[in-house]
Amino acid sequence: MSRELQQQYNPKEVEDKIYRMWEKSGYFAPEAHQPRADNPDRLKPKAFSIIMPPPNASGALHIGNAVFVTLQDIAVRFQRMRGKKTLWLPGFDHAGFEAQVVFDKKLEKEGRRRSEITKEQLYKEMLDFAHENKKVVEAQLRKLGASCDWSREKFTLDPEIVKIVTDTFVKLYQDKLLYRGERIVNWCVKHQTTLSDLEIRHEERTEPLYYLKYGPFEIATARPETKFGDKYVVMHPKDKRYAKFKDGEKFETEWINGKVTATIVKDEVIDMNFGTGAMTITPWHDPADFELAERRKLDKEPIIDRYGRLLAIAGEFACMKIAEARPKIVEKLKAKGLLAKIDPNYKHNVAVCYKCGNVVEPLIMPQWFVKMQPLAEKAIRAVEKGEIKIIPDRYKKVYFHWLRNIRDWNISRQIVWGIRIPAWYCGKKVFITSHQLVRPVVGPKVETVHTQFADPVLVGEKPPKKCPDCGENDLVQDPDVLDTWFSSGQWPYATLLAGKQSGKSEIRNPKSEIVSDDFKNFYPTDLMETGYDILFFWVARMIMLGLYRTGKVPFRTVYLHGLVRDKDRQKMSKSKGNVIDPLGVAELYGTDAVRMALTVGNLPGNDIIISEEKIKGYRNFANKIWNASRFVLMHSAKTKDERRKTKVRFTVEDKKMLKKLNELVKQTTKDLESYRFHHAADRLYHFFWHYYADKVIEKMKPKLNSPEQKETAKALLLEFHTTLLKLLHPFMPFITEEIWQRLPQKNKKMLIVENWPS
RNA sequence: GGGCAAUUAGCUCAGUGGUAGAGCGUCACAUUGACAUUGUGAAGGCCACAGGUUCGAUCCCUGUAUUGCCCACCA
Repeated sequence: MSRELQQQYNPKEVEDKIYRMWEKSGYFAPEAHQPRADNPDRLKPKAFSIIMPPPNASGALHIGNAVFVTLQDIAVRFQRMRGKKTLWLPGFDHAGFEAQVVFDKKLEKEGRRRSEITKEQLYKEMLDFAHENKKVVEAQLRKLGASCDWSREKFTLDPEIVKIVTDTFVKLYQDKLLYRGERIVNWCVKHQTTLSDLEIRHEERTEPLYYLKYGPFEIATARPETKFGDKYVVMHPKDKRYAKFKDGEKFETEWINGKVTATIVKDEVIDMNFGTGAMTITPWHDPADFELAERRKLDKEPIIDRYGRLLAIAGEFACMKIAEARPKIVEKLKAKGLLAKIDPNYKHNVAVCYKCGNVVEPLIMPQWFVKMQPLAEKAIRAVEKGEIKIIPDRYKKVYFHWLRNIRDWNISRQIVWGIRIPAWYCGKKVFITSHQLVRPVVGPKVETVHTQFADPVLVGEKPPKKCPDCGENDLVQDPDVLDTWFSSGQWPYATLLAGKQSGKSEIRNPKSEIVSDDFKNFYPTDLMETGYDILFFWVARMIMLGLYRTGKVPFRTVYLHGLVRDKDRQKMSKSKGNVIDPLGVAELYGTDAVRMALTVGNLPGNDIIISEEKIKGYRNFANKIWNASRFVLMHSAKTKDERRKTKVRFTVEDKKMLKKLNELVKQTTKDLESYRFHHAADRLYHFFWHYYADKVIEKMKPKLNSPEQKETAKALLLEFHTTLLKLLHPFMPFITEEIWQRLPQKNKKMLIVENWPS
């Protein structure tokens, strides 16, 4: 056997081999690692747990995923080496709507259409697709060195998880925190589903603003195609221009398709300074108008259908798409003398689907909503009281602001890919599912959309035998699925409750008995590490649902990392072609180098700039470590003779150096305890290269030739070397473990479970 | 419209109430020595601007500018 190392570090020969060794050792699981006898924590090993943000099962890992893998793996390896029972639980998200969009593209490529496939078939194909993808991502996580416990891996569509998720739905319903209501929702005309408020983007557009004559008033609108049914004209009660009009007063006026009876409404929501200070309202297609109509109990009428086509009320324009109808309507208004003027440069924001960019049509629909305010209040308090710490601190403000202004959450989606809503309806009653379209019939007879829907006869895990009201056996399950964030929002407790050791996976109320060992041992988890871009989508909802379901916060610390950008500060995207594939660069320069590049300069809440140059820099660092190790190994072959001849006696200068090393240990430990990963990594880099390699090793070189000083020099180098390998291990696990395995000490363990220096 | 952050060397970023730091890049020199994926050294900065607090401000306060981001139902 040869301990000779090659001149250069070759990660390809090392990484897979080392990962297999770790995985085989079982040390990724919390129960496998027994702290050594000399570890002060051995009598009461505390737990440390992180639930991995589940990557989408619909695509490969991107560089942003590599950031979370790196930071979480650093935290986990550090705590494991400190002797804690450490659990890092991996999992995958079915990613409902996102995955549907990905799959649609795949179908398109194959020349197939979603409408040609039955829902059951589509679901099955997507499930297969997800399972295939999962395998790819699992391999990628291994390649990045993730020391997570694969035996506990979960998927959001695992039956145990689904059970917990739907239990929460039922419980929320019973607690009256969940309701089915006809409210205005964001409807994506292209994707034929509703979207939550977070899934829409606002885009600034410059469009004409039309001033129309409405009886004695002039009203402004950017959307004349919605105005057919307008029968209320609203103004501020203090507006002197309209002082002579009274609230509730009616008048008749000529409108687009003939005469209408209009009612005057005086309300303070009106901004007197906008346009003419008077407006008509369209409650069916505008959230603000909807709110006003609800509050003042005004009639609402649909104008546009779910395909973005005009309904019967539009008369000659019925069945036209908005874009086609708008200019024609304006023309008619002009011809009838109802068009006062056009402001061609009206700048305003329109809501668009965050995936396809198409304008979102606000519509009134029967949907499921979670009543957020009571949940939000508790979530606010938990952070106020410091039960959850947010890093960086400034995101607290953002978090509070969102929760204090929260609106009810629409959690039903009209897609097949997801967890079905556990609600059943009586087949006899009128029931129009939210995805069924009532299309206007072209011709003289045109129908309007039906809006009736039945109340669910049962919300529960299983359908009832028959309708409790009429005895009908034909019960229909709600065709919709849950917003994917409704399940991922329960991820911390769902994954732990569904833990392999638990026989049951049910908690009946917040105060109920804890039923799984994993839940008992690891909940609340210690750290939730994720990107700041999903603070609302995910973090806030996990806190709300976690508090609701378990009575406890789901995690103690939230660490928010930034987005990865290229060296020109551009967001990485496929269309820009500036995407760095984490696995590709790991293959080229080694995983350890990529991990360091993703850690140094990565401050919480700040975006991180990464370039291939930076990764190369840390590839060089890996090589530096490698060669310093070669040097130390070259001089560590001791013969009995040598050892007998000389004694280890540190000089004053040696002790100074060792003191510096000890300071490094303390600082690194402190930084890792407080999640200052970037600091620790940067300091280690400098210390290793510019102190240990440049100064300490250089100073020892002449001593290694002196018979008297030889052993002392060797001992000093070995002390430095082993300590530094341990400190570097969380950041650069592969190279440090590989070298560790080649060190000559006897009875050594794997570095992954070595004791953290103190 | 509201909020947040940033502004330090050519680039990416640390940092501290007491004469400014690193990496990369640049330039010069070194070379079979653990490592050229190297070493030694050098050049390079009114720490955005204007006020204030202070014996002293890059750091604390106020304002301004520029940039980036988030939130938002003015038709």
